[in-house]
Parts: sequence; C-alpha cells; structure tokens
Amino acid sequence: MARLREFDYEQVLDGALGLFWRDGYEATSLDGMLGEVGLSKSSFYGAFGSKHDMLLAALDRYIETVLQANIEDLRRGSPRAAIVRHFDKILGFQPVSKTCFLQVCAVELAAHDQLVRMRVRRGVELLEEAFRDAIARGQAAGEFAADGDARAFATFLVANGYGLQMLGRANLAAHSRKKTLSIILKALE
Amino acid sequence: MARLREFDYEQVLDGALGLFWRDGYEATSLDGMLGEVGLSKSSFYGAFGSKHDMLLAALDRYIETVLQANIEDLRRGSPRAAIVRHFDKILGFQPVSKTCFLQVCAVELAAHDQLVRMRVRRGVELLEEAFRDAIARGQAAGEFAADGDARAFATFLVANGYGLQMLGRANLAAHSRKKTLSIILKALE
DNA sequence: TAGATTTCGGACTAACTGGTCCATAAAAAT
DNA sequence: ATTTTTATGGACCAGTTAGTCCGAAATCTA
Repeated sequence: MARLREFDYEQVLDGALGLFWRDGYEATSLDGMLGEVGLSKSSFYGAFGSKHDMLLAALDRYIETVLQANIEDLRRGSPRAAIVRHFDKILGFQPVSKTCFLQVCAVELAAHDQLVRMRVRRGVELLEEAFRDAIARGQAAGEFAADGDARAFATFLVANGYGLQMLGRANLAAHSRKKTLSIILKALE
Repeated sequence: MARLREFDYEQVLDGALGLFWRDGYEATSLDGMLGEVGLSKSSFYGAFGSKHDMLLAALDRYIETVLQANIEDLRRGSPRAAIVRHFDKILGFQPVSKTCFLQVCAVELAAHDQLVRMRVRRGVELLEEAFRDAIARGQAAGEFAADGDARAFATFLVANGYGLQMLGRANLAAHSRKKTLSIILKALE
C-alpha cells in the first residue's frame, strides 16, 4: 500500500460542519477553513473532492450525529416529557439562537441545490418520524388525543420547532416564545 | 442644482431585493446584480453606498411593501378567515417554497449582523402584532378562546408560519404540511 | 452662456475565490 | 533495497469579488 493520511477525516469534517453551521456555506471560505483545521489544499481535495462535496458530507454527518442524538432523546422517558425537553432545548438557545443545521441549509441552499434539498428532506423526515413515534406512544398511554392524526401532529411539532428557532434568530422576546409551548402541548390533547 | 439621476431608485432597489430574496446575500454578486438592473458601479455607489447598505435598504423596503401587504390582508374579513388565508398562501408556495425574506436574512445573516437582526426583529414583531390584533378581534367575536393569551397565540401563529415555510423549502410532502392547519386552528379555540 | 454641481460609464485595483499541479515524503509489498 | 502507491506542502492559476477613481455629460442657477 501507500503512505497513510496524517489527519483525522471525521475530525476535519466536524470542524467544517461547525463553520458551515455557524457562518453558512457561501460565507465560509475554503482557505479560511483549511487554515483553522490545519489541512493543506491537496489533502483536502484528495479526501473531500470539493467544497460542495464536503458540504454534503458535513450534512450527512450532522444527520447521523447531532440529529440522531436528538431523535434518540425523543425516545427516552414519557413522550410528553421528551417533547417538552426538545422544546426547552430550542427555547434555551442563547443569545441569538443557533438553529438546526438543516434549517441553515434549507434556507440558504435548498431552493437551488437538489442534492442539499434531498438530504435536508431526509433529515426532516427522520425527525418527523421520531415525533410520530413519540405521539403514538403518548396516545397509547393516554397523554395525547387518541383520535388525532399522529403524522399530522408530528409535522405540527417539527414546524413549531423550526419556527421557534427562526424567532430565536430574529431575537424575538424569549418570554413571548416560551409561552407558546403550552399552546403547542394543549394542541396535542 | 445638478445633473438628474437617470435610474429609478425604488425600481433598482426592488430588483436587488428580488435577487437577495431568491439567491441570498452572499450568493448575489454585485456585478451580476448591476448587470441585471442595468446600473453602473459609480451610480450604484453614489446612491446606495455599499452592498451591505443596499441589503439593509432592501430589507426595509421588503417590510414596508411585501410584509405590510400581508399585514393589511390580516385585517380584512373575519379574523379566522384571514388567518386561514395567510396559511393557505404559505402552503401554496410552489414547488420549492419561496420563504419570507425575513427568514432568509434571519438564517443567513442575523447571527453575525446586528443591523440585519434589528430589522428582522422589527418585521417579525409587526407581523406578530397584526396576528395579535386579529386574535383579539376573533376573541371578541367568539371565534377564538376568550381566555387565551392573544400575544402568545400570535407568537404561536408566527412560529407556525415560518416553520411551515422551512418545511416547504425542505420539500416535505405537501399533504403532510396541509394537515397541520386544522391543528393550528383548533389550538386557538 | 458660464459656472457650479452632480451623475454616468467604465477602466482599474488589490484581495480573495475555489481549484490544479507537481515535486517530495512516507508507508507497504516484493 | 527497490518498487509501487498514496499523502503532503505549497506554488500557482484564472476568474471573481467589492470597491475606487476620473473624465465626460447633463442639469440647474445666475
């Protein structure tokens, strides 16, 4: 075989994800990113192909790490408590909310980039399915209206999560955002 | 006095708004935009100052035209019908949803740009106030729960609107999104 | 008509963009 | 030890970026 790569692929990918997440895709310069993670251009192009390819890889990685962790957290404890936990996380982002990376990609790129759009949709659908499962379990346990459409409830919860993240970015008064949680929960009853 | 300007300031501003709206701020090149609207660089810098200044002007213009029109539409007819109209608009965006310009700016720029953030917040607050008025009128007319917090209901509606726009960008199944409207309306009763 | 003032077209700039290339280094296989 | 294969550093590239500058044109006032 041949020379071994000296850098940690996943570590570099996580670093790139962090920058894309914080600054967006266009505002993240390749040179700047390579400087921060300490990688040469030839190594980068050898391992990742292009800036755009790396974004797709970062998006996949986000889904299989950060998003999956959120999804698994939705499975823990009582469904209602898990949903409250999920929203408390969103409502606690400080001070100008860091939004889900899926939202960053959806708003900046999805309209013009089919490969990004497909991944964002898949991520959103995974989250929606997790909510649907939680709702179904909650319905069986009598926590939520048994005659409600679990899928529709799930979409409703996903939409509220992203909407509240947007309001966080806009810096809308936190006390105002927090009061919506009880409305959301009541809608499930 | 002196030579008159040959271009229409607001027409150029609307053109720029359209591009920022469609492609985002970073992805919109100044040269490209000036080519499209047919303006020379010196005229541009004389009238608008910088790309960033123009974005702020475009954001202000969005609020006082597009957003105000939406707000005024919320005042027409029965509050409940106006709210349904508002969400039908969002749910009808095709095919990969064009989202509110406030959301584009919030997600791409608000975290790092205070001037943008202030404007986005102001726009969101205007929308929220319009919803609050509609809710209050609806409560007086017996359309909505009279004991509900009108401000919280309004924030809830704004969040749902932006959340559904995000799901539209992600291309989440339209039938799934549409089913949330009845949940939203029921939450107000 | 002369002067003052502003706009216009477009040449120009310096910095930066993502991406290519190549000589060298390092590891494994023979 | 030589060959094969891949990784690395960094020089290099053409195109683009936002922004500056200046001579010429156009309009108003006197």
